[in-house]
Amino acid sequence: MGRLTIHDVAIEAGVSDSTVSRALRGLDRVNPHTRARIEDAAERLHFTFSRNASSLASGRTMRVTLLFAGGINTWFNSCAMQGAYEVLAPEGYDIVPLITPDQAEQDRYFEMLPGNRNTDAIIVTSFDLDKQKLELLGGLTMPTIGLDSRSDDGYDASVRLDENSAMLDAVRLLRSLGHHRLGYVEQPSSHEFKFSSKLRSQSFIASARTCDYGQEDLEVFGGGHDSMPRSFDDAVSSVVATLLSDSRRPTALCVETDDFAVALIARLRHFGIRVPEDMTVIGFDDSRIAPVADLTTIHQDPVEMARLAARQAVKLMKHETMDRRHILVGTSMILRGTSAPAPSEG
Amino acid sequence: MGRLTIHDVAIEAGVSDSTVSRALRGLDRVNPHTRARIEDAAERLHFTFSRNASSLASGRTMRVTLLFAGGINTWFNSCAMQGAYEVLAPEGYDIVPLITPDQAEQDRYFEMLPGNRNTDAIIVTSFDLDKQKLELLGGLTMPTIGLDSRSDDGYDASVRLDENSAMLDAVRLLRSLGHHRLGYVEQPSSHEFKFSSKLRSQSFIASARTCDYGQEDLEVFGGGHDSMPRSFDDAVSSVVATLLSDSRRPTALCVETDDFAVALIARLRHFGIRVPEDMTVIGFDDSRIAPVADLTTIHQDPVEMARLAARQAVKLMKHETMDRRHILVGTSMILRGTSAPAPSEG
DNA sequence: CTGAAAGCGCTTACAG
DNA sequence: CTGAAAGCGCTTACAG
Repeated sequence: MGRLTIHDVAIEAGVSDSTVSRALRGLDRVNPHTRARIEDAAERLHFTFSRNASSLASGRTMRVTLLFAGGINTWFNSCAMQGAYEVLAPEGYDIVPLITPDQAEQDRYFEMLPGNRNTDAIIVTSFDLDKQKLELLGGLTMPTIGLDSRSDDGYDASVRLDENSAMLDAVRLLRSLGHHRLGYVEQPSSHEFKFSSKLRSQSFIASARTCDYGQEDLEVFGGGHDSMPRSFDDAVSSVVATLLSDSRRPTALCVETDDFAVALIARLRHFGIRVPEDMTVIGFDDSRIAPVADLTTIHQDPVEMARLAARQAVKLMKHETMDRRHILVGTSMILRGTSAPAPSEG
Repeated sequence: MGRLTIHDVAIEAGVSDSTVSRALRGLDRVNPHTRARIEDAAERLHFTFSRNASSLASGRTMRVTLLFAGGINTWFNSCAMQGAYEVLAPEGYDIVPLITPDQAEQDRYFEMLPGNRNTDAIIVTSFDLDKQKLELLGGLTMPTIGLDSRSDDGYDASVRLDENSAMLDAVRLLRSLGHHRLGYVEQPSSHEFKFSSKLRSQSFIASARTCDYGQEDLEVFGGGHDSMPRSFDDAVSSVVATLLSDSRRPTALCVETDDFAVALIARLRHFGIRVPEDMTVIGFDDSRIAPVADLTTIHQDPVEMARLAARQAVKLMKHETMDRRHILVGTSMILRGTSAPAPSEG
C-alpha cells in the first residue's frame, strides 16, 4: 500500500521507468499493448503520480495562484474561485488561493514574485496595482491574468466588466422613468486597496452627461476619503443624513454594490423615504441578496468571468494563440421592485 | 533574475548548499554570523524556495486538501476555505480545494486516496460517507479531519455542530412563545449526497418530545425522497401547499436553512399567511441573507469551525498531542422579526 | 517503440 | 557549526 513509485509499476508491468512515465501520461510512441499492460498495473497498484516529483522534473508546477485582497468568502471572490476551479481542475491544475490582506503583505509578495517558481500562472483579482507593480507583472516570465482589474495594463490577459456600458444602461433606464436628478453612492472601502468598482462613479457621471443630464442634477455620495475606514453602518448613516438635508435631493440612486444598496434602502425607509415611491434605488452585482431584497440591479456573473480568465491562463501556459487577450464583459439590468417612475414634482 | 537555486545563494554567501538550507529554514546549529550573511545573500538575490524540491526531498507536501461536495461559492464552503486559509497559510501550507460533484467522482477520488502523496492532510467538508469510505479514511497514513461531518467515525479529528442543543434551543423558544403545534421543514437536496443538516429533523423531533410535545403536534415537511431532485421553487411550493391544506397547521416552523426559510416566508405571505403574526419561522445558519430578511435564526460560524478544523489538522501533521480530537460547536439563537407569540386559538 | 542516464532543487543523515 | 554525498520520484533528451 501507499508510497509507491513509478518504479513499482515498471516492475509490475515488466518495463522501464521511462516507459511507464510515457505511457501513463498518454504520450505517443508507446506500443498499445505495452500501454495497456502498464495501465493495468498502475490501476492494480492504485498508483498516483507524485506531483512534486513531476513538477520538479518537468519545471511545470501545475498550480495556478489566485491572488485576492480581502476574504475568500466574499461573494465575488468565492465565485471567482469556483469559476477558476471549473476550468483549471479538468486541465490538471491545482488552484491555490493567496490573500494579501494589506499593503505590506502585498508589497512583500510582489517583491518575491520574480523568484517565485511555485506557480505556473497568477490570476490577480480586483486589484488596483500601482505602476511599479504592473511593470513587474509585465516583466514576469509566467503569465499574469487580471480579473476585474482596473485596466489591461501590465497583464498578459484580462477579463473586466464594461463599467461604461453598465452605467449607461442604468442612466438610460432612469431617464426613461422620468428621473431628473440622479445620485451615485460610493461604498466606503474598509480596505487600503482601491477596487475596480471605484471606477463606476466616473462612468456614471460620464454616462449621465452623455444623456444630457446637467452637472447640477448629478451628485456623488459617500466618496469621503477624508476620514479613514468608516464602518459600513456609519457610512450608510452618513449618506442618508446627506440625502435628508439635500435641498435638491435626487429621486434615483445608483449604488456601488447590492450590499450597500440593501442597507441603504432599509435606512431610507426607516426615515420615511419610501422606496421606490419616493426614491428609486439601483444596485450592482445581482448577488444573492438582490432577489431576496427585491432589488433592481445590474447583473454580473463573476463565475463566468473567472472561467474566461482561467481559459486565458490555460492558453497562455500552453503558449496557444489567443484571439483576444483582453475581454470586456457585458452586464444586464435586472428590473425588480426598488425602481419606479419618478414622483411628480413638488 | 528568476530561476535561482539554493546553490546561487551558497556561492553568494560563500558557504555550502546544506548550510544555506539550514540557515534559511531557521534550524539551529548555524553560526549567527553565517546565518546573517546567508539571509542577506538570499534577500539580495530575491531567492525563494522551490516548494516542489523541498517537498520531494522532505516528503512533506505542505499542502492541505479541502474536499467539498458542491460549489466553492456556497456560503458554508467559502467560509470554510477562509477559516482554513487563516490558520494554514501562516503555517506555510497551501490549501487546495477539491470538488467531487457526484458519486462517481467521489468514488474515484477515494479509490486513489491510499496512493495519494500529494497532500499532507485532508479536511472533509459536510460529507456523509458510507462505512466503507470511512474505514478507508481510518486506514490512511495521513490525517483526515471531518468538518461538519455527520459523526466522528473514521476521522482523526472532527469539528461538528451540536445539532441537538441547537434544536432544543429552538423548541424551547417556541414553547415559551406559546406555540402548541410545531413543524420542521426539510430542504430538498439537489445533490446525491446527504449532508449533515439532514440530521436536524431527527434532533428537532427528539427535542420537542423532551419538551412534552406530543407526536401529533409535530410534523415534518418536505422530506419527500420519493420524487427525485425537485427544484428549489417547486419544493417551496410543495411545502406551502401542504401547509395551506393542513387541518392542524403548525403555528411555528423550523427550517433547515436560512435560504429555504426566506423563500418559504415570501411564498407564505403571498398566500396570505402572515409572518410572524400567523406563523413563526426560524431559520438555520445566520448566513448573509438572515439579517437582510430580518429572519430569526440559529447562528453558526463556519469560518471559526474551519479554523478549529485546520488547527486540528496542524496538530495532527506535527504529531502534537491534542486535548480533544472531536469538537462539538455550540450555536446561538438570533431573535429577529419572523418570530412572535403564538396566535390565539381559533 | 523502449531503456539507461542525467538532472530537476532541495533535505537529510553522516562525517568532520 | 559546516560540508560532501546520497536520495526524494519523476521527466527528458539521447541512444538504440
